[in-house]
Parts: sequence; structure tokens; C-alpha cells
Amino acid sequence: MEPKMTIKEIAELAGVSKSTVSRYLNQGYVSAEKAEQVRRVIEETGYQTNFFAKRLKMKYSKLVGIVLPRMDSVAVGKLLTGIHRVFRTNGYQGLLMVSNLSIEKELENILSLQQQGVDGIIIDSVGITQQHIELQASLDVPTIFTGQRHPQVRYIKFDDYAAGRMMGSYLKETQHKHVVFVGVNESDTAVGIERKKGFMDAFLENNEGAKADFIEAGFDFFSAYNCAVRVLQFQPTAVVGATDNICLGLLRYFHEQKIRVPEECSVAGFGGYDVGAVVYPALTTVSFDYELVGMKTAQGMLTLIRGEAFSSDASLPLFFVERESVRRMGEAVAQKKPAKFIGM
Amino acid sequence: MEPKMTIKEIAELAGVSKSTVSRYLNQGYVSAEKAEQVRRVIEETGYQTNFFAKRLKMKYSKLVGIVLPRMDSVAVGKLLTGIHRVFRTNGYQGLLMVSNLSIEKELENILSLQQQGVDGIIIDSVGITQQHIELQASLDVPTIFTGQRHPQVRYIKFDDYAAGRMMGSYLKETQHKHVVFVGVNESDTAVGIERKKGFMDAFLENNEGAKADFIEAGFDFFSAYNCAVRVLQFQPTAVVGATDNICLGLLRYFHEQKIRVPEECSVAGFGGYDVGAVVYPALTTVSFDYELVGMKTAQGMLTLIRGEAFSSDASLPLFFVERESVRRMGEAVAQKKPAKFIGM
DNA sequence: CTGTTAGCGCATTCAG
DNA sequence: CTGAATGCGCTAACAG
Repeated sequence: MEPKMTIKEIAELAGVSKSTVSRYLNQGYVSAEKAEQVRRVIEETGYQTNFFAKRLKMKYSKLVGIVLPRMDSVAVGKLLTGIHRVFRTNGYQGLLMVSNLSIEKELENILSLQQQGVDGIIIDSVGITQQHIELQASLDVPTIFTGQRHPQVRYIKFDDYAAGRMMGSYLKETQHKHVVFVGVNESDTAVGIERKKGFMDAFLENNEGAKADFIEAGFDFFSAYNCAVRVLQFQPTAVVGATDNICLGLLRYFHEQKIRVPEECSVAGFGGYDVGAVVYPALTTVSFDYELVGMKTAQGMLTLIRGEAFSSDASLPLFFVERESVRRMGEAVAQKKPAKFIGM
Repeated sequence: MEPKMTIKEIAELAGVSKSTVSRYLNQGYVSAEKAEQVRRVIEETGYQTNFFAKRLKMKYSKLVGIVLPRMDSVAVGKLLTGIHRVFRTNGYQGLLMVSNLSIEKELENILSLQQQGVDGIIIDSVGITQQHIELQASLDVPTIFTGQRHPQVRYIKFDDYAAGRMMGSYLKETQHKHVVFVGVNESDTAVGIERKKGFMDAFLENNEGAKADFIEAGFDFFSAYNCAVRVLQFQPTAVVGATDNICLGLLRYFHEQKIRVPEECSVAGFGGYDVGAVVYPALTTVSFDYELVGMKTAQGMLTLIRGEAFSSDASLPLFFVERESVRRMGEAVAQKKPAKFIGM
């Protein structure tokens, strides 16, 4: 293991030529006899082919760059889990870069990745700008965006509009008439625009007397908590947060104000994080399978690398998870549900 | 950007030799005049030095492997954030491998990383086995473990024993006399043994009439939720979970059973996850700064790579976060705290 | 300060 | 089927 064997030394020890060893390692145009000799020597020495030398010769690197807005988020974690799952079975590996929500750094990371010789780049962006498009077009490695979409790039994501609609329909069906949607900034097209629009469209259509207000918050608990006063001023029967985290912040405020959920005000979100199942009331939500996105994206990348056709997809399946935090307005409020922890 | 410039072509275009270009790119033994010519050509062509060729020549790769038990955990996310923070300012990058909590895969990943020519390996293990030690000793790249420790390896971690003691002292001070500790399996030395022992030691010493029972759970909400019945059978005045997640599962069960926290039973944990601040009652906990561990570990790795001395550290600072979930047994229970969301 | 020369370790023609 | 020879793109002596 120590003095770093090279193919040349293996060849000498096995009494063959370098090329024979190389062939043994790759295609395999080698006689059984010599193959055996080589095999033995390799096993004994623990020889490992030099990664960089190999990559220098070959055109590919078996590395694909992944640029992330941040690392400490469950969604990102699951996404990566999915990506890794398919990559590992194909001998690929992800090279991560974090951009801390900075567009500038994101662009910089993409460039840096390309320079490292990755075979492709996956970008989990929080917003696709014109600069992204230009940069991406100038690159000579395939790229796939995830989480956001844009007509000029390849992408794999959920249908945020449909997710919004699911929630809108549900609140209509449960006969809520006045809800406030706590959303995020529109720079995030998927969450800030599509998801919200889906909700509004479905909730408002053919829903006489229905009304929906809007308040903008950030992605974190605290920001949501802080805008809770304002949502209460609308006196809604239900509030839906653009993410589960927003709901948790809201829930906390309601608890402090002794506003009972869902009796006095319903709450629902998007995301389907595990923790939504364990808080009380358990959060009704539209659940996203982030791991699936990761897998699909990785598969798409493999396709692209092989030079095959790829088609963007913004319709990955969504799951509506009905739990305890939304009241059915028609029914009596007294009969509480059994309140069993339903797992995740 | 397209036909992949090489140093040779740059040299020709600039009217100098390859080595001059190389020097320009590295150390800098170049006249201002020629430097300028080279600079211009590089800028025009968008030339980027070939990563693999460079790594083949040089001894280092500027890549350090990171093997993780899993990706979708906040703690891991923060750890990575910390690692990346120091690496990025030093031109290093992390190459991630996930072992899905399998020891076998973990070993395999370490080997694979070494083969890729990384300059070092950081291992966030959930348990150091004899195999880890042997493998690690046979490697020719430096390794640092994090999260766990062992006399025969380098490590950077919190002092789990001290964390346990903090909590033990606190519960003693708040005059609890009977608590049950919901811990995890002892294969996780840090959490399963040290943290628990610290708690027991501090809680029990010089604490007349005090009693502490133990129950083993897994790391997830559900497992904790499921063992809640058994902890209740002990009729404790407080229960401490080895992790905040365990507490959340417990809290859910207590809520379902209408057991008021902390009035009827106190709950406290370890971890300091953000979500602990937003649930109700907000969770009293010993907080770990995972990002700091990441930074320290990365710095240690850089030290090692430079060939300088490194010393393991298992005493990273801990923070006790007193929130709402533990009752001070001496005091009246009626006077509820203001219950303000204290942020994270 | 600069150009020339030699490999780094490997895969791959090309003759045998 | 196999060995000898070539070069991937780059850095590092080595002489100028």
C-alpha cells in the first residue's frame, strides 16, 4: 500500500508488459494465463490505478459537480441522498460546491466545477437568472437544474403549481372561505410564484365568497413567527404557509397566543418534512419526495453524459398528507380525532 | 471555451514557451512584459488549466474525502457547512461519500477515497471499530474522525461526557429526583455511553434520594414515541432524551396522552436543533455547534496535510440552552413563563 | 529571467 | 494475443 505501485512495477513483477496489465485492468484482451499472473500481483501489492493519470488519458472524469444553495437543510440532504444512490451504482461521484444563497458564488462555482473537469453539473438553484442561462450555454458539459425551471435550461422538479392547486382544492373542499397565504419572495419562481398561484387558482375558482390574502415571509421559523401578528389581523379561518417551516413558526405564535389549531384557525404547508408529523397538531401538508428528484436528476445526467436524449420534467409526483392541522368547516369541532401519531 | 485550450497553445499564441506560461500560472518567475502577453491570451481564450494533468504532476490533489453516515440530517449539514467554509478559503474541496450507516460501506468508501488520490480523509463515523483502526493505520493519507473518538485515531469532537454532566447538574439543581434517560445503543460510544454516563454521574452524585432509570431507543422520532409508554411506567418527574429528536417523539406522545410538559413531566435533550426552539414547550437542551466541529476538523486536516503537528480534541465548547420544557421543582407551577419565542 | 528537456501513470495505437 | 512506442497536459529541473 505504501510506496504507491504503478502499472509499470506491476508489469515487472508479473513478468509482462505495461500494456498487458492495462488491458487486464480495462477491456481484457489477455490470455487466461497472464491474466492470472497479473491478478495475483495486483492482489498481493494492493495496487490501485492512479486516478489522475487515468483521467488525463480518458476524456471523462466520472465526477459530476453539484452546486447547492446550502447544506444544512433536510431537503438538500434528501436530494443528495437520491443523487448519490444512482451515481454510486454507476461509478460516478458528486463533487459538491455550496453557494450560500449567493448568485455570484453560484456562478463562480459552476465555472470552477467545469474547470475541474467534471462530466456534468447539477444545479440546485434558488432562482435562475439570465446569467445562469448564458453561463450554462457557454459550458461544454451538460447541466441540469433542479428546484427551479426555465425554458432555456434542462430541469427536473416538482410541479409547484399542481402542489399549490392540491392545497387550494383541499381548503375549498374543507369549506374554508377566508385564508391567508404566507409565501416567499418572487425571486424564487417555483415557491414564490408557481406554488402560490396554484393555490390561489384552485382555491378561488368556483368558490363563492372565498377570499385569499397574501403575506410575504422568509424561509425560516423566525421570519414566519414574526409575521404571524399580521396574518391574524386578516382573521382567516385558515393559513397556509409556502413551506412547512413557515407553518412551524406560525404554530408557535398561535400557541403563545392561545389560539387553538385547528379549532380557531387551521394551518397547512408544503414540504412534508418528518417533523411535521410529530408536532401537534400534526401538520397537513403537500409532501415532496426530494430523494426522488435527486434520483431522477442523476439518471438524467447519466443519460446526457451518454449523449442520449433528455427531456426536462416538472411534474414529479406529489403527495397530499392530511393530518390534524386543518379543520373541516362543515363538521362539528368537538369530536377530536383519535390523535394517534401516524408516523412519517 | 470550446476546444479546450492547453498550455502549449497559450504559449504559442503568446509567443513564449510552455514553461513561461506555467511559471506565470504558478510561482511567477516571469518578466512583467511577457506576463502581460500571457495574461491577455489567457483572458481572451478563457483558458483553464487541466485539473488532472496538474494533479498527476503534483503530489497533492487539493481534495479531501469526507465519509458520512448519512446526508439528510441537520447535524451533518452543519458539519459540512463548517468544513466547506475553511476549505474553500484554502483552495481545498471535499469529496463526499455516504455509507448509509453501514460499517462495511464506510470502510469501502475510505478505501475508494484513498484510491482517488485525496490528500486526507475526514470520517464522521457512528462507531469506530477495530477494522476502522487497522484500515486507517494502513492508509498513507491523514485521517481525522469526528463525532466519535478512540485512543488510536485522531479526532475532533464535543465532550459528550461534559454535555451529559451539564444536563445532569441542571436536573439536580432544578430538584428533580426521579428521571429516566432515554438513550441509544452503546455501539455509539459518544452518545450511547459517554453522554449517558456524564448525565448519570452528575445527576446522581451527592443527590440524596435521586434515582435515574434508563431506556434504549433509536435516533428517530418514531422509535422514541414508541418507547414513551415504558418511560411513563417509571413515573419520572423528568425525562431526558439523548438527542432532541428523541424528545420530539416523546413530546408528541405526552401531548396525545394529555400529559402536560413541564407541569406533570419535564423533558430535556441534546443537540440544540433549531426546531427545538419553535415547538411548545420549547425544548431545554445542550446545544452543539456542529459547524464549529466542521471548521476545527478542516483546520486540523490542513495542518496534517502541511505535515505539522495535530492534536486530537474532544472538548469543543457546549452551550446549555434553558427554555421551557423543564420545571423547577421547588417553585410553584402556576406562574407560567412569558412564553416568548426566543429565537434560535 | 527564459526555453529545452524529461517525465508523472496510464491507455492505446501499431507491429509483431 | 502481446510488447514497444507515443502522448494526454502539466511542472520542474536544467542549462543558458
